[in-house]
Amino acid sequence: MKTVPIQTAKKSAVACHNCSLSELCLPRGLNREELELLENAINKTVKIKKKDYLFRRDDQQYSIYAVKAGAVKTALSTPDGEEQILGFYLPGDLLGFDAFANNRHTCDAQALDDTLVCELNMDSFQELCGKLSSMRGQMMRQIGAEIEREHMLLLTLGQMRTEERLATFLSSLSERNKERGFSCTEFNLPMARHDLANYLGMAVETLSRMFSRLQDDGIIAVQHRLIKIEDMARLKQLAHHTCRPASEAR
Amino acid sequence: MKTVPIQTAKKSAVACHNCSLSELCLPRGLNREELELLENAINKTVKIKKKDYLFRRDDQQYSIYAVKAGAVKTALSTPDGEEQILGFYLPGDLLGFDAFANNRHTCDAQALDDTLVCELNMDSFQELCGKLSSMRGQMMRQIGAEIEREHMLLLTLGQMRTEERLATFLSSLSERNKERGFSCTEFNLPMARHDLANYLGMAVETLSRMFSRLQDDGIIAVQHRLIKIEDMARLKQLAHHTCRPASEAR
DNA sequence: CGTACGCTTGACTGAGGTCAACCCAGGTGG
DNA sequence: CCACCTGGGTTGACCTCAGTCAAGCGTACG
Repeated sequence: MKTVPIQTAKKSAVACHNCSLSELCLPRGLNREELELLENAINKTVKIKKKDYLFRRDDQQYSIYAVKAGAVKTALSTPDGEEQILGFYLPGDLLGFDAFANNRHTCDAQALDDTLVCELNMDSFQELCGKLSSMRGQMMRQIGAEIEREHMLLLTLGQMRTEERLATFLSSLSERNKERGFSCTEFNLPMARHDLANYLGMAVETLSRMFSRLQDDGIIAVQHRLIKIEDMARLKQLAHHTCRPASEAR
Repeated sequence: MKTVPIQTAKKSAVACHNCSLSELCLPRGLNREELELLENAINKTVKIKKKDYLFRRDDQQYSIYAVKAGAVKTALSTPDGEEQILGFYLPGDLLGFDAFANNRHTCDAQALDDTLVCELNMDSFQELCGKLSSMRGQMMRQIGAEIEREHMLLLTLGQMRTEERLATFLSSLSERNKERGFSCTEFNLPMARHDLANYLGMAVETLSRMFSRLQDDGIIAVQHRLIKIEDMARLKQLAHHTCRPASEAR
């Protein structure tokens, strides 16, 4: 539970142009020259251990981060110790846009597992956005995607019943796995029940019951964190409120 | 219920440097020269009538809008006719950032009342962001504020009980009125019960009951859309989950 | 003037929260 | 290596908050 325990390993950094995630990440759409500028600006190997914080609300420095391996959650916490988890970030995802408003992060980001990220500090980021229109474009797309994702979550929390919320989540996680070249029918949840329940705005017990229900109905098979989707059609049907066709969802 | 019925009145446009909202809006922090570039790029008098749409999901053209008078709601709607209202925009507020991801809006924006907005089309916007770092900065601040606002709403929907949700909303609306130089203890709701209930993720009947409850407890006085806050301290206490001190909230 | 719509209130119901017990896996120390 | 402990997860019993259904009221509008 340390505050910001960032270790930097100088060696073994994977360059963007060799990174398997470059199509999901900031480099997308940059030419060779632009890519070089970006590469020089980022710190490519920030390691944080499970449960450590990548950043915390009101930290002095702030940056944009790209997850390379592992998983990160962001959360808002209230004076009285409650929290609302805002998102789960997987390899290829960017986070840290919350700091735009006041030059400091407004939520906490904690590793769900031992995690590796790339860091682009805000000054370099600003500079690159001024210089490279392609970089600005890609940045905008990422911010747009983040906003869209949050809109979906608002819809989920505001309109759906608990079973639909879980179905929506699983369906979207399945898509995200597909995008990354993993199986969309069999995968491990990167987070504990506690965190997922909070994210979906329900009690842990309710979440557990909904997992059981989906399993009893033959829609999924659950073994701890391992999920197998047995009947994708019915899962998607439960998540019917979702707006966009799969291909465009994040 | 027309689709995009934008009328442009060439005359009587208020220039940014004369606009009373310039401190909340994009011009903030621009010098005289920069302001002129901005002024030339925006269409200053788009009028839309109550219930008409400012933009709709998947519209061909897309822009950033600043509300000058009136009020606008944005909402996500699902295939099966449900919707989730995402935000209410008052004079001085900017909207339209949702179009960043895919070059088209991903939600609908509808006028709650006869409304006047300024429009900055996306190409000009991109161009200005490239040229002016101050403009980029202000834009980032606005996007950050939007993200922060959505985070607060997620917290509200995910963690609070209905009474707390309403208290949180009223308290935040009170702050927004204060920022605009209006009374923070007595104001009109710009939206119908139906919309507010949807926004806060509850049934209209429940919302109505919560209004009555707050009134019976002597915290507010309600007359249709006119709200008087009688006991601000207790209202804020009910909205205790809120993160930031008032001054920094949007 | 009548109709419709927005809002409120009441009675009932049910989804989901709470409390509690229990189970299981993984880590720790003897 | 085993015994213990702790923390995450599941299940059951119960209760409550909020949704649904229905009626009634006032204002706005054609």
